[in-house]
Amino acid sequence: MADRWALAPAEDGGVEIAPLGPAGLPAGPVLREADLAAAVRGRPEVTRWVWRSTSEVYPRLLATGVRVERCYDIEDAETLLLGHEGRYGEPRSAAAALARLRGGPVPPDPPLRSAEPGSQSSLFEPQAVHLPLADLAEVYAEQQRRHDRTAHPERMRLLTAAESAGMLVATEMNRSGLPWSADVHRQVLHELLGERYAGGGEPRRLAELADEVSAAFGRRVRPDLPADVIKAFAQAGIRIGSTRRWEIESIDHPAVKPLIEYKKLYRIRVAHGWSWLQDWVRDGRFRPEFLAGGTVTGRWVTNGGGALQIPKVIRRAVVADPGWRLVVADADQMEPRVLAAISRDPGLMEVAGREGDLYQSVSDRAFSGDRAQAKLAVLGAVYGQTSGDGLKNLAALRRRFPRAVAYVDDAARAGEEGRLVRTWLGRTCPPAVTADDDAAEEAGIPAVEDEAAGQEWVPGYASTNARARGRFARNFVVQGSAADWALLLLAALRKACADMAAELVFFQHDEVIVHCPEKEAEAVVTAIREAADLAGRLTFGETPVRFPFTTAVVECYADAK
DNA sequence: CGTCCACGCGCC
DNA sequence: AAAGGGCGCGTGGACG
Repeated sequence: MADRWALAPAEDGGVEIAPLGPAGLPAGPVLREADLAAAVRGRPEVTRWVWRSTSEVYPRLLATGVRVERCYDIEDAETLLLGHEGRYGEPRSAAAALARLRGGPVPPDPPLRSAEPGSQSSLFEPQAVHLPLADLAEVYAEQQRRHDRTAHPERMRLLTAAESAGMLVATEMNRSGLPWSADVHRQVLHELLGERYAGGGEPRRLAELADEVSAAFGRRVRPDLPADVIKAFAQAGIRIGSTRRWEIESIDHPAVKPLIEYKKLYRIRVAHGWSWLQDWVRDGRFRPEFLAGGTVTGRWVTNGGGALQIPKVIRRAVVADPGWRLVVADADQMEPRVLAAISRDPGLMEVAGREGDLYQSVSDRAFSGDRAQAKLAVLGAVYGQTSGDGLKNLAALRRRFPRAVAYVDDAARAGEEGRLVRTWLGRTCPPAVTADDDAAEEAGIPAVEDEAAGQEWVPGYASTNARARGRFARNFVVQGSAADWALLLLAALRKACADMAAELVFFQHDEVIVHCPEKEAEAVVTAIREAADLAGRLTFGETPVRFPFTTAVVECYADAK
């Protein structure tokens, strides 16, 4: 594979490059060049660049207009390989990997840094340890051998390749940004919240609602302070455990209606209000920092700006450039389709082999009619629901789709027992950890108690914490395998758009937005459909399961739903 | 002054 | 219909 080259930026601003041989080691002399972008631009025949960290290299390339076809991110692969090997939490830098390889002292990872609003900073400190190309290649070659030692080497290779592709997409999206009309945004805020008073007071509508809440209680109440609201309800003879909306909603009291309205609008103001606009929108673009593989399940996260939680009403501000369109594509019932593909349940595969409404089909087969109940039951099975109607219908689900339910039940049991579970491609859920494991705690992994070790698993008799781990693992295999598939989809779509003006500008778990000239829109719609099919085949192999998308060609994001 | 945490809620 | 999985983030209050 002479088209695979390694690349290592040097301290002095130059770069080392070398072609790699079949084993992953340099197949020729290491070349030194003064200019990173020129070195890459001058070698269009290279189809995969192997480097330490995409966030170190790729923003610099994009800044000079250089895109690459593929890459291999060594530190990202290290994270996935460590996880697969059950060594989650060990330092994942290339320097640490080299130290493990040579038996030296393993350096801890550099500390994380959060982004400033509007900055283009990467997650890791810029002074992260550089490795000479020869060392980097040594780590890479060993990683190739570690792929071979996994249960499904071809899947693991696909996973690390897909994650690297995701990092290219994320970096490109960080650069392009999401088209955003500040004028429309301000107009929406004005319609919802009313005028802003000078001097930093609440906008008119919020002030009015706060007054209505106070009037209903007969005393001054700050609706944004949960403790104050709980006290006010208590004085009115109503005891509540929290001020969460679902708990407040059912209460019969005149303060409830304005209170809920206040909370909704307050949320908009603090999370996506005028100061958000000031901080995050520049030159007609919202530029959050997308981080591919930011979670253990493989879902992406964004750093700053709350890009994955844009309220529906605010989406009116996402507006295509003049003459351009947004192609908004949403995968239909992604999670049950993924469950069908990974469990190979015959009944569910048959249902998921059609493009129609999957929940209606499940309902027709299992519950004679009610689509909403079918959806609840399926999601309940995936999330590990413990009570309610979903549980009642779970029994029917189990009868009709036994292998599918058994698949997530097995994952839940493994999680409760502290064993590893993996996605279809081999992304691995962290094992049970002790309560003082900071890295796992940070990642939200429920801790295991000491006394749980060695106990036999009995359904329904696990400790609260063990059950939480079970639900985590149960969800992990589906959500994570869905993330695997979504990465392959993004990679295929990116490739299809490479020769167009079209740009991927947004990605949210099962939804992608492409910004393109109006005349390219139909080609993009086709590309999405083809990418979905290709991703399904690549990820899960031969499967009857289909992955249809709902696509809309719009000028405004809000018009897509 | 800063850091940390619970809360609550937006999205999937 | 019920409160189960994954996140980010602004706020207020506790604490140092």
